[in-house]
Amino acid sequence: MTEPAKPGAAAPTAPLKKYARQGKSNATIYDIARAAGVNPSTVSRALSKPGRVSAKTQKLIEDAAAELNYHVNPFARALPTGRTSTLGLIVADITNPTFFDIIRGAETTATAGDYTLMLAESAESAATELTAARRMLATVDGLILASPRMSDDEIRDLARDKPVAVINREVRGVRCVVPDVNKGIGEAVRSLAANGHHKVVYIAGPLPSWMSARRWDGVRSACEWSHLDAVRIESSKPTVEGGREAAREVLASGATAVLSYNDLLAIGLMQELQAAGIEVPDQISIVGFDDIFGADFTTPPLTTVRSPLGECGSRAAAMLLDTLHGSAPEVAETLRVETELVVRGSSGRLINGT
Amino acid sequence: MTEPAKPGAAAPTAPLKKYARQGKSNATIYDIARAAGVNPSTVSRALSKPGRVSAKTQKLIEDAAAELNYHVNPFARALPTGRTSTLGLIVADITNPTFFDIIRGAETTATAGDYTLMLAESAESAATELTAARRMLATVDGLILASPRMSDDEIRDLARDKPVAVINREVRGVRCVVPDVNKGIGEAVRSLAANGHHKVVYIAGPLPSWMSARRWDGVRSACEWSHLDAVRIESSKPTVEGGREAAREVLASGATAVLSYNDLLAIGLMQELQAAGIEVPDQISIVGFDDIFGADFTTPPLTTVRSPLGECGSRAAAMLLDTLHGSAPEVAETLRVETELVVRGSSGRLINGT
DNA sequence: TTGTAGGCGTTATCAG
DNA sequence: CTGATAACGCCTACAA
Repeated sequence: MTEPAKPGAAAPTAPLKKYARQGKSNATIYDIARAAGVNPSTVSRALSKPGRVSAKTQKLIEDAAAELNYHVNPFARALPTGRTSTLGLIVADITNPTFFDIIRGAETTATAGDYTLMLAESAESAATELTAARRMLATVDGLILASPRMSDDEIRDLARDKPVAVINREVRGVRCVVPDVNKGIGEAVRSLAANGHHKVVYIAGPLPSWMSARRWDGVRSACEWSHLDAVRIESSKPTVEGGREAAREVLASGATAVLSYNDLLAIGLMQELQAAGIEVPDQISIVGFDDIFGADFTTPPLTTVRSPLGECGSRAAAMLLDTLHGSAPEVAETLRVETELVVRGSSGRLINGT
Repeated sequence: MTEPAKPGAAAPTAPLKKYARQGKSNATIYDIARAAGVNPSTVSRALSKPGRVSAKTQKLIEDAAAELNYHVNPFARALPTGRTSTLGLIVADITNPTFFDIIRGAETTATAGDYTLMLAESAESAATELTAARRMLATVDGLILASPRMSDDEIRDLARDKPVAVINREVRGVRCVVPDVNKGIGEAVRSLAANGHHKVVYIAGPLPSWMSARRWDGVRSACEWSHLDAVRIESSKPTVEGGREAAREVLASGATAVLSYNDLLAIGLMQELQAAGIEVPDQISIVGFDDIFGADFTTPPLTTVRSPLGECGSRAAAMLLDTLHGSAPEVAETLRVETELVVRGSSGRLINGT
């Protein structure tokens, strides 16, 4: 197909000449103006805002454009307007399936709105998150921050430049979409109480996680309401591995039920407990959070408080789109979406009970 | 904060004036040139290719840039150069966890190379895939196609404009990275044979999937080699649901072992079989493909032929980066990565055996 | 080493 | 309704 690599003539450091200036070969509005016998500016009008040009010239131009296989140059367009048709999304950890649904939701409604999604991750680091955000902000029309780790002020700062939507966290002055944990947690705790549990342990997530704090608050107050003891233990990391590591401490707590910051922790915990010969849910009930992909693959399948992650992503993208289209409430009110308990097999009545 | 929406003066269709021309407020090389007392072109040089400017002015300029909080305008830069620092990735289905490792791999090495990743999905449709690809091609420096559904010619066409890397499919003349299924499948089939199985059934994936065909080829020839019967059945869709639906036909086939196009099918199949009271692996062995996230959540955990998906994504991105940097073989040779059998609990010796 | 000037492809503003 | 013409912000010969 192609010539074998033959050093010499070709400068080895130069970028592949094959793709050198692909702009050269592309038709511009000048080309089509010439072909249609009109002025470039007329072409621009005809192609960007149809209706501001006579039907006749319109057709003339469109035909010429089709003939020349014309495509707008997004950069050239973005330069004067400052608007690309692009939304950015930054997630804390691409590894974490929690974000899968968020990504999917955002991507879907973005492309539905004729926008493209740009993705970046922050590797759970506030610093790289800020860097990524800044970098994206230059290229996108709006930015979605999923479970951001940076400070409120930094987020507000970003939001000053371009529309920003935050998921899984509430930041004053910035549009947010957050799952309202109380309903789901309430259901979970009541269900636990009804099954004869008296003490629950909450396995917390990363300290900087706003959501982890919210969930602990929810657990604590729901337990208070239902007259259950609630204790909190920390996890090393919000992963399956972290869940495994927490097993010992969970056992030591003397609790018969556990709610964990997320499903990954719950799954890891369950694996470790079962490996130690402990029956779930007969001896201990486990409830996760989020209902991620795979939560129902386990045996028993995981009971979990479902966050509508896909909806969160979708809503955040929609918020941005609305703002961009000028139809959006001026006040940055945060949107709450419901959580609900999904009862599966990992929670239930105590057999060896207290 | 802001005034309540008051119709009248403000044109309701206009984009939020708040972000109207954010360019106006941003520092340009002209601003920093003025601040540093040099010419804009010097600033450009200092900021893009360090070393072509005296150390003194360099520092002067950098300080001024920092002071003014300067950031390049990517569009303005892209216009003359034609190069953005962006890679595109198109996946068939964001819903499918198979792609998440690919995404992760690509994203990681892209940002490691100081590129940003743009994501789009094709919803398993060749037509929208082509549209998305075309749209992306205009904005990115290189494009990764993961399990593309469009035709070879269409792909080659795209590759003519910009560097393209294909994952999970081999297209002549285009750089590809494909898992070499034979090693993994060989291991799987030999293991099955050693465990006393005589007939295996392959649950196929989507007809247009190049990979599904490769895998069936591999299964067939490995079975021939090991003197096993191999039959193939189709699936409605390559998902958990599709796996459930295939259960009846699997049973009808009389095979005691199944290899499925992917893990999702395998998991769905296992769930359905178990729900019908069939023991896995005592009565039937199940082997999946890919080793996706969650494959080890099941009971028994899924035996599967692992494709190094993350590596595929990473390698594809690296190929593009190499090409972009001019260091790349002119010939589009395809890169093969190894597959391997991961033995877990869902496969084993027949108990009620033949 | 640094300054000058022209251009990248579009959009936007003004006249006509 | 359409045609000039000036930005948009940066890059890059070319000249000094």
